[in-house]
Amino acid sequence: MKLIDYQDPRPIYEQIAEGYKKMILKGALQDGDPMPSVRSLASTLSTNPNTVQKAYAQLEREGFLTPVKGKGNFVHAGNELMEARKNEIAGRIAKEVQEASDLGISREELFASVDGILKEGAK
Amino acid sequence: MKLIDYQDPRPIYEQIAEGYKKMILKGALQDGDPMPSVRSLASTLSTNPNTVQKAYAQLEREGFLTPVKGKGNFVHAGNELMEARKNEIAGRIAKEVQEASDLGISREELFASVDGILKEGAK
Amino acid sequence: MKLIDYQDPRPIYEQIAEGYKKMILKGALQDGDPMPSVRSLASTLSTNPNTVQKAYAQLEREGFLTPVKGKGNFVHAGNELMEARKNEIAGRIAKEVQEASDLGISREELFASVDGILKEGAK
Amino acid sequence: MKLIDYQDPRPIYEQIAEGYKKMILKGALQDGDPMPSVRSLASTLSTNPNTVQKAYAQLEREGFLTPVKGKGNFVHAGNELMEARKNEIAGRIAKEVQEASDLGISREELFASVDGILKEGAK
DNA sequence: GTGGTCTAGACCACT
DNA sequence: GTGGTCTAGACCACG
Repeated sequence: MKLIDYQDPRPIYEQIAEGYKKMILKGALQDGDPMPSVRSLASTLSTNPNTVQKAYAQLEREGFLTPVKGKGNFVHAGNELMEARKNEIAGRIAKEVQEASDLGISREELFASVDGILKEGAK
Repeated sequence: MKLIDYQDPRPIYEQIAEGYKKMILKGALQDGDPMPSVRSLASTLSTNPNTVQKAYAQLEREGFLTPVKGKGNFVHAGNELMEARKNEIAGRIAKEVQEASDLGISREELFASVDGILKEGAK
Repeated sequence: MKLIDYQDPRPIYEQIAEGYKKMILKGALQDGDPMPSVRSLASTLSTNPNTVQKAYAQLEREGFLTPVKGKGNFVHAGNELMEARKNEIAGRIAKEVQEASDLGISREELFASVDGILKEGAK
Repeated sequence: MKLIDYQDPRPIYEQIAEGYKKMILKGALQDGDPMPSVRSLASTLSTNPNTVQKAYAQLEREGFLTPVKGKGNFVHAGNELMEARKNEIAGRIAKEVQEASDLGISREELFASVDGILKEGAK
């Protein structure tokens, strides 16, 4: 999995955090699994340890990992996190639907377009 | 209508552009209507003329207004724009649905959450 | 007000954040007041801009200030914050009381000691 | 009793020391009782012997145990220790009360919140 | 001018 | 070895 895309306007640390969030939510990383050390991941991604640190700090704040002093960072997976993620995404979609509705586009019309796009992508 | 929200992480010029886009698409501004002059709008919003300039440039790029030398900027409204907007929104939703699906959240489960949020907001 | 104490084991950025939190909660800083710029505060405290940045980032996450791009950071004061703070402190005390109670020290005995210490400090 | 909590931000050696302090003060360990050897405890907790060593050193410094050369470490329990502990806790609470008072939260209001939290925890 | 991100390199406490 | 903090100095977008 590509973690960093320099074309992406988002800051690097956020891309790293996002990437790991997805891995954890998908189950690719399990509860208790050790994260790569800050320094080693930095070297792997050829980025700065501070940048990785910032990503890990964010993941910690959001409850995806817990640092153990002198030992490393460990994954914390839990169903609350998945639930929170679902609501996050649903919230973003709700905002879009709301906007479309303000413009006079009906829910049905919009979802039809969405399905069209998804089918096209599946080709 | 509030055009600028400083809590919003997006740059000011983008918020202004977005605001006018919506007004045009909703029909609040009609084809041919004159836009406020850069300076007057800047003063109304108590923001920097450079910022308004940037917003107008973006609107022009997207076809929402046409500048007339020595006279000012004028609204350009057309059905293509509405269609483009619908596809834009649908595209963003499709991306969200895709992400959710990657996480193992079904289309139905997700839309149920969305409807729940929308109903709550309608209280 | 002294913001930084190098004897304090807590990181500098946390001391800065704590200091401002107190100023805001005490009402010394009002809603909408501008914070000193990252660079200027760094220079005043003879510390590094990055350190101040980290403090401001934490204050932002906790809702005490909102950054405005190109303009600076501004104080956000609200009653929810005071309420949250009260509960935070009460929670810490509750934990101490619980611990004391586990050791067989009664609530009354403990609070008597507390009052004794407070009176002594008031001399 | 769980001695180590990796979520706890305090260093492991301090958590171990704290844990034993409580056991001694509660009377679970009596004066003269032998402490587990550094190596055996390290293995039980699957931690580093250096860490246990550091915990024992701290306990010795605070008078909770006395090392006997060639024999091991032995518990030292005494009423002075309990008294010291009470004052330690009372001191921490006094500091919290002081902070709250600086923020304009009255002693009564604060203790009401504390009692509320304690009652809730007792459910 | 502002905030925000990133790099390079150092230091510390903990295990 | 680990994570965490700090400094110095650079770059960018925004207003």
